[in-house]
Amino acid sequence: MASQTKSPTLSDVAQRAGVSYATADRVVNARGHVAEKSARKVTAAVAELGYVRNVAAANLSQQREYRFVFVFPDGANAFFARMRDILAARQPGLSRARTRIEVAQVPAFEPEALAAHLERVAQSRPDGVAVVGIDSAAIAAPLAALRGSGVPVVSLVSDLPETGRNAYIGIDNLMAGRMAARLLGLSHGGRAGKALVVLGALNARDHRDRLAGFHAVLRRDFGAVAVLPEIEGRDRAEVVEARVSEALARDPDISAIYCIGGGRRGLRRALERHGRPVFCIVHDLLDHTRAGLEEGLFDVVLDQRPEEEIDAALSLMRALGDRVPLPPRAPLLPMIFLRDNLPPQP
Amino acid sequence: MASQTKSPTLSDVAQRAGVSYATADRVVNARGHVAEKSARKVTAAVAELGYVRNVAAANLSQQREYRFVFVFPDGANAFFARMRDILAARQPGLSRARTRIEVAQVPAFEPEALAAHLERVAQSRPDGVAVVGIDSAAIAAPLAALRGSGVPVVSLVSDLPETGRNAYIGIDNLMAGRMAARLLGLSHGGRAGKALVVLGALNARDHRDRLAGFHAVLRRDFGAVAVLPEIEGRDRAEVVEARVSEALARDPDISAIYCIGGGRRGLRRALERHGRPVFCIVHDLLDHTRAGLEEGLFDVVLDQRPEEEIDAALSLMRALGDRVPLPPRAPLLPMIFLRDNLPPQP
DNA sequence: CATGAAATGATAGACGTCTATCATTTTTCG
DNA sequence: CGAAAAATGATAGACGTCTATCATTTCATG
Repeated sequence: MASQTKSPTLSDVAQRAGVSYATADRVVNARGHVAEKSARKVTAAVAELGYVRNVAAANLSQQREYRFVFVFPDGANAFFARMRDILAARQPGLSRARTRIEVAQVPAFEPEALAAHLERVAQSRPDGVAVVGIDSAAIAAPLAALRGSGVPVVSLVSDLPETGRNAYIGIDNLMAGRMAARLLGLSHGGRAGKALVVLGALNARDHRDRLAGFHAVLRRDFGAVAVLPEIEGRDRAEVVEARVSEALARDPDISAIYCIGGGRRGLRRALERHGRPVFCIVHDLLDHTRAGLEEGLFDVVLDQRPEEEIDAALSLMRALGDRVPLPPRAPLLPMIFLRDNLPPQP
Repeated sequence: MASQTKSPTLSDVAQRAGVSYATADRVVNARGHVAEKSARKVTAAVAELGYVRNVAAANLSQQREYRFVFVFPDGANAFFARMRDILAARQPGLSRARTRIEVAQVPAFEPEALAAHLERVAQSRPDGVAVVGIDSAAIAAPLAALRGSGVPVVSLVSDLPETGRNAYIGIDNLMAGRMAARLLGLSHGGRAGKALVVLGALNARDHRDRLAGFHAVLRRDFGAVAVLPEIEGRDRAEVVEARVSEALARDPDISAIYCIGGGRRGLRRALERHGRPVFCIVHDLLDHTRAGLEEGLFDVVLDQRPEEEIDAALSLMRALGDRVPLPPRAPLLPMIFLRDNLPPQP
């Protein structure tokens, strides 16, 4: 049993394969100009010795730097503001790892604007792109262009069509919708009720999925609770406030609200004004949703833990850039926040 | 405004400070033999230029390798088996990062055994130790010895006294206990009941904390639910099974069980035999607790997400070894699993 | 001022990979 | 067979840090 002291270098591989360092290098870095026979010898030697290229040395020699672009919907949406804060907090560690982050903002729910921006991003040849997906044929082309030129693309928070990205990083939104339904149903304890759903827009896949999961469980297990036609709030507080107030005024039987997207500040104001208690589930633990929970206006906050989404996106893009096998990641699960398990305020 | 193209090297620092590379090196690596005046000049230059040492280059030049030791309680406890599985799954990435992991097992809940083992671990001069804490004066000395020789120590899952470790990585067990009480209380919907608590041992701080949080919320918010004297099950299935069966037989009013520690297999068997439904909260999502949830024997599983604990422990020990500022980490929060939000089975 | 001690400077080599260049060998095929 | 094309080999230098050694300068002290 040979002592496992040190891992083999590319020189060791070359020697074992009976070729020169230069040829071994041509093979492992896919530079071409190598006879198939030599290539086979080298790959065999790599396998036999268990060679793994030393990424640190490689990046050192190349003075490799990374530039990752995050494309977020703009507007006042507090969730994406939080995402930006998290990125800012990661800054020191990132610059130590020679990684630069750029955050781009494009109008929310507008596929053409996103498509146009993705094209511009592709021009700048970044080392990775994380984008909050929209379901639209308009963005297929720019995504294909990006990926065609070897830029890793990950969809964040809301998925893109599978062909458009290397990976999706975010919670299972169907599951989130099911959880909301279960909690909302339980809160009714068998009594009848009417549930109002507020979402941003139906071309956001995360919103659509949450809605679908919500409907599925409510219909199956809580038939006594009816679901009203959903309100599209475009993630804008004024819109949400106006339309929810109107709905509450019109239908006094509304017993619960599931707020799938943004505009939660508006929801909070509408509830405050309304007076009568309504069981309310919202997404994303943020300053004002936390406050709503503590005040009793909101009953449940489902959180997707954006820190972990950011970290997952970063480490994934890094791994893709380093040409290293992807690290294992437990699936990201929505977190249930009630009054009792709020994390300490930072 | 100078172009920020590349980050300064130690040579740049030396030049700026007006000293030789050797002196700058002596300062930043704390080798001594430097006049205070020179040291000041160097630290000033470091600050002015924003120098951060290139860890990749440093580790490359030193052929630095890491050896981390995890000390787990032994026995059949499925949770720690899961921890070991997770470590095994991290193996490829770890060996790429030149990191070796050793897992040691010591008898559960026995401070002397743990102390003895920690001494042996200290002998082997590892680069970091992660240990599941026990509250006992017996382990203070070996911990002090470890930390005295510069070995980072992190407490995992259950905390040690603050002086004994560099950091605690695990959930807030008081919070976990409070969450259990809230869910258990809600399940009673105002009706009276009796809650049975099963724990491993009271010298495990995590168990003690969960118990305390549980009592606090139940007493405060759910006075109708009485708490019976707790059972010590030593995390052993036979013990738990026997004592829970006995308790259920003796007191027909038991309406809920909170199982704080291990031996959950025994609990499951006892419940199966018992027949009458009892609201049951257990910790840790594992094969059999998941099964219990799906079968309806368990109602809630509180999970501490061991993957994240392992990852946090590894990255923390790494950062300490690399002498790099600690990366920000969101606090680890207990996860509530119900039937609807089970992650896909791998 | 002389002497020994302490501080400082200078520098070479190693770590593993990548880039680049040029020389040499082998293969292909008209 | 001969010429062009393709493949291969050899090797030097760079990346930033650490280790080590030795020479030189500065300082404290009697």
